Amino acid sequence: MDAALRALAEPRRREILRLVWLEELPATSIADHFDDVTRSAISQHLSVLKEAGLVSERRDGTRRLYQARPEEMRKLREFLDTYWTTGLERLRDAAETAQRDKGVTNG
Amino acid sequence: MDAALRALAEPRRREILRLVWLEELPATSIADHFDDVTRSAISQHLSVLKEAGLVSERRDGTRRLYQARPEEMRKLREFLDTYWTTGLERLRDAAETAQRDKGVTNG
DNA sequence: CACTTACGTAAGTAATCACTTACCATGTGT
DNA sequence: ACACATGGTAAGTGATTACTTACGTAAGTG
Repeated sequence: MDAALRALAEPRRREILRLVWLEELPATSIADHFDDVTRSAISQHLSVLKEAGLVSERRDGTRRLYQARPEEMRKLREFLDTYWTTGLERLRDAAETAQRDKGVTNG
Repeated sequence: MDAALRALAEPRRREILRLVWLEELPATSIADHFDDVTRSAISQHLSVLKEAGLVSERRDGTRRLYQARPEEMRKLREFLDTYWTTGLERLRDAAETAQRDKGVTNG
């Protein structure tokens, strides 16, 4: 969920996601949509989106076809709906997380 | 909207937002919830959240009281709902794409 | 006035990010 | 086998980020 939010924070990735929302597209077609960035950069963005589960990848010969995964987006929206208002336990959990991180940063 | 998504990409800021979701809190109280960061860091996070419109700030003597603005969060959710499937924007982009790589993809 | 509390801001730093170029692997058609 | 098209990956770079310490500022209290 963290990965999904980080992925969506980048405008270019949002645009990519919109491109492949309704139809499957090969990486090159997606890259062609952007005149100010290289194919390599788009490939890296696609990796991030895939890692975040926001797009699926399907191989077809030498091409890789990408498409959005609306289910994952729905999960994200549900997360945004419930995260802030879910009981006091979550507040305590947040405090615990903060404490745990304290030890990790030691190095 | 871009600022809101960027703000939410940071876990610490999500925690802050959750803390001030139900009650108004002064900056110090918020900072006290985190053992592993300084008050200064929290103050900077609060600035980002305020810039993004996700929290409101109210002055009370020497204190600054922060609270989440659920309205802005609702806008964000609406954005996430519609952005990918919004006709006009998407059709315009799709048309541009189609012109750019005329029939390059599947046929 | 001095002292304290609350809190933003400046400056600097290490890590991360988005990007580039160069390269490599794989699959298709001749 | 060869050439070509597709596209991921490595390495490096400049910009941004999240953090720190140090300081400044505004409002209360004696």
